[in-house]
Amino acid sequence: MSKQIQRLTGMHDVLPDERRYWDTISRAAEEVTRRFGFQRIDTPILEATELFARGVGEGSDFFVQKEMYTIVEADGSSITLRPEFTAGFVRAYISNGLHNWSQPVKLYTIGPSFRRERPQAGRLRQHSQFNCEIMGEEDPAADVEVMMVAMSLYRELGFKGLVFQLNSTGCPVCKPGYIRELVAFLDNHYDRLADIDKERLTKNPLRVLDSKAPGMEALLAGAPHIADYLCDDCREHFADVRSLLDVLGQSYTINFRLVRGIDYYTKTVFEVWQEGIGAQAALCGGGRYDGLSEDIGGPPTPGVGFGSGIERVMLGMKEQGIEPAAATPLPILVAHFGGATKTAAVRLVYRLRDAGIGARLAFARGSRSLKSQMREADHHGARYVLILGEDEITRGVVAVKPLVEGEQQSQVALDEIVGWLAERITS
RNA sequence: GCGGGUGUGGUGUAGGGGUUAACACGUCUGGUUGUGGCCCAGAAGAUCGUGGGUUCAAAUCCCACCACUCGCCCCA
Repeated sequence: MSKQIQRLTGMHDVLPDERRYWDTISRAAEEVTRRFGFQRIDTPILEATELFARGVGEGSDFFVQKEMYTIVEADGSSITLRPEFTAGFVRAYISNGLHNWSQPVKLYTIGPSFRRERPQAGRLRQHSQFNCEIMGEEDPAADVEVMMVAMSLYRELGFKGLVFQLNSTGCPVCKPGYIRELVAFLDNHYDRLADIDKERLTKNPLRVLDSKAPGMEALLAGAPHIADYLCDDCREHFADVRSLLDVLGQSYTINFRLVRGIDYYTKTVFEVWQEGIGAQAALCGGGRYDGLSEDIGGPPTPGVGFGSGIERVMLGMKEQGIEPAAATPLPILVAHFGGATKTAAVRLVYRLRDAGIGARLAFARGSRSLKSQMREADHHGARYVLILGEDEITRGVVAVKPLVEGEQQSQVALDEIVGWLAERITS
């Protein structure tokens, strides 16, 4: 006996019932991006390892080894299952010469990405993401545009009470100065830091702002705010973003503790939070990454975008009681009694399908009770059962049994059944 | 990598050392000769996560491992 093969840790099967959420989300995403003028792009799931090992920066090389799915090929080259989308986007932008298109270029995609981490609520090893980016544009209105794509998506889906978190993380000009100030402040309160935060202080001090350790709330309230250290360019950009959001009536919370772990972010960073979906409360996260293109060997190109995890949005929908559209049932089931009737049934089913009418064939080796075929039809929500028995065949008709109330059973000539049904079935 | 919780038919649960592991839902088949839902009857389906140990006896107690789950770390 072979051992049963089980699902890999952190990998989920999406069964039809769950899949309805996925469909609803991706349809909404497509609708919103259409209104905003974004075009779809699909980049490979596998990329050269250095693409990801590079763009993410020094402070966060931990996951490079530990959390990426990396394969070393026979020729020694190293390739990696994408752990994020932005780097691949930018690579595609460069590889395909999109910088020669009329700028900016507005793109989106939906697909899987992979991180080898411990699963928890809203965090899987394979997760799907809706990603949306604007390349080649410095205008703060572009920052606002991607934010509004996200907010419009959630609004379209029916979300309520989301919290829009906004911050500026500065740029290579002003960020280092801020970090120095922050480190100085934290050093002064070193004994009040948790062990983990002491460690972060040396490795990636900005992350201390994100600390969940008890007592940090109070301590960090007195910490320097980045807003006070931004250079003129960054300050102006941040102010423009905020005033545009004000113009649009889009509320937001300035959260100076909002830091994204990856170094490539410049200026704008934002997240949208929903309470109640676990410790991972962000439905999406994104920001501006003006230096990323150069980091991976491309021309200097500003960019701004965000990613939103489908599974997390799904959790959010469940939490808020948002129901996805029900699957549309197949309207017809064709029943038969075996032998010659089955041949006729098979022929009929394909005639219907060719005519664009959804039809299910009652499978059976030999004959099968009509009762059981009726039950199958009912189970799948069919509207009509087309019954083909010996009688019908000899008379060249089909018995039409409606499963919805108020309609009478009737007989229709086999030659006319397609037209007869087409008149009655909308789908 | 670390910590908490949980593992009993497909799903949700009951049972907490003693012979055929219970219930509900679901599935399937019947309730006369070719007609669904409701109802009724019946059936299939579980080596009680895996492996060790204690015991005359383990689903039940102990240990380990594994998986799931929640959280930490990290967060693209």
